[in-house]
Amino acid sequence: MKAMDQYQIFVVDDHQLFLDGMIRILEDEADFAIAAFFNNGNEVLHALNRTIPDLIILDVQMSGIDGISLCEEVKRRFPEIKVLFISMFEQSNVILNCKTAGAEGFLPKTSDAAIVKDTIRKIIRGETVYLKNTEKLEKKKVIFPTSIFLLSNREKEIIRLIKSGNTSKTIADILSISEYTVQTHRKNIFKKLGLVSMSELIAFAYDNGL
Amino acid sequence: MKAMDQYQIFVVDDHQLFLDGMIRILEDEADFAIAAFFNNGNEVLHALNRTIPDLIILDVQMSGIDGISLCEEVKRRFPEIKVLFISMFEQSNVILNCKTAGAEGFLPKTSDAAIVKDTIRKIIRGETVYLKNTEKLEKKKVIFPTSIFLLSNREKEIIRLIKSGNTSKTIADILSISEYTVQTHRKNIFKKLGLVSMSELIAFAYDNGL
DNA sequence: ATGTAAATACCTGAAACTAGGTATTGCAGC
DNA sequence: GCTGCAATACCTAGTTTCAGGTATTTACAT
Repeated sequence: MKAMDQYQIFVVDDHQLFLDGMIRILEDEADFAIAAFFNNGNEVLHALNRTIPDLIILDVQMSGIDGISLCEEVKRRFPEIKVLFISMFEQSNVILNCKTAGAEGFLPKTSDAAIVKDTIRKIIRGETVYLKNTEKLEKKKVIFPTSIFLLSNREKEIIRLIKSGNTSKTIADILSISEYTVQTHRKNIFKKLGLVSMSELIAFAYDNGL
Repeated sequence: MKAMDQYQIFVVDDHQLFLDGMIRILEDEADFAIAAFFNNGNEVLHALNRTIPDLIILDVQMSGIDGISLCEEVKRRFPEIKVLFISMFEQSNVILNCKTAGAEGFLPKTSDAAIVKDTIRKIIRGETVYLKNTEKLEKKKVIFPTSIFLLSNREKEIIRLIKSGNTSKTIADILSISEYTVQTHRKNIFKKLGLVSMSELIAFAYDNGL
């Protein structure tokens, strides 16, 4: 079934039906091999200790760790793994966040199977696949800077995890760092942004499309 | 391809990838025939002038006409057509709305292919398929906008105050009630909406424009 | 009148957050 | 070589939230 010349692919989505569908769509193709699939993000990092796929297909919104944080963590540990987001969201800030997290591509779930297959091949060949209008978006962001640029990538990652409802302890587990470190990041975020409570932090996250 | 003893099925979902996946999942089965599929609800009623399927699979949230309204209209004109909802939402009030609209079943998108096939056969045989454990469902994290109607005015007031960064003690002062009462309201809100933390509560407030 | 929902209030223990620190390592820029 | 930032880690003390209860009053509807 699996051969050396096949692309190894991970698929991560908390909708099992979407996974079942993707498996059937991808197994039609001789050059794809689904190395593994997951219905939540937490197990993915562990699985990478055993198998290094060529590409990971991720959803943005998942229970537990969100797709963007997962992408950043994957890229930090294994920069050679390509990441393609397939999400029901199509807002420009979501797409931009995926790009910033280091993903090679973004597709909406309204895409069809042919586009997905095509995009996977492009990304593995080294291309990046985003909707054309992201260039404009990035220029906009430069023209209208906000205090979000005070934050490091790690800090933004932690904000997203807080926003998803994770406690400091859970975040520490997900990122494989100490709970103390997470608390330090929190304090630094508060200081940089002039916040005093979690509610203000989450308000900031929403207002800035994190 | 199509035979008289096959069940004629319509599939309606605005995520083309979900459609592509469902087509492959269902075409594995000899007793199913996908009579037609649609990525929005508007064309469905028109198509019913030419073909009357045994069952229609619907998403709740779609662009154009939403799934529940479509279900009501289908049932009004063709009460013999069975309807199965497959949705990313799992809130009990959403399921209840589907039931009220006359649907024979509801499945979350976290279900797997085997469950879907099984459910389709049950429904066509005349059974109805709803999840029994709606209490557990309410603990899930996905929030549906109409959940807000579960809340009393006082509860919404307290959510707004929490969102503004107030602690239970401050809210108690503002409303001239006991801090214990605020905590009770908080717990009731969590229970009604299936939340477990303040961050989720604030996320809810944002998503619902509170 | 009986049941249900809303709003109120109290108690406790455990978990999580907030705020004040200190401190080391590594890396990029001047 | 020095500076500054990012990321890491630890400590303590105090505050707040979270989860399990119980319980009373008012009010509205079947």
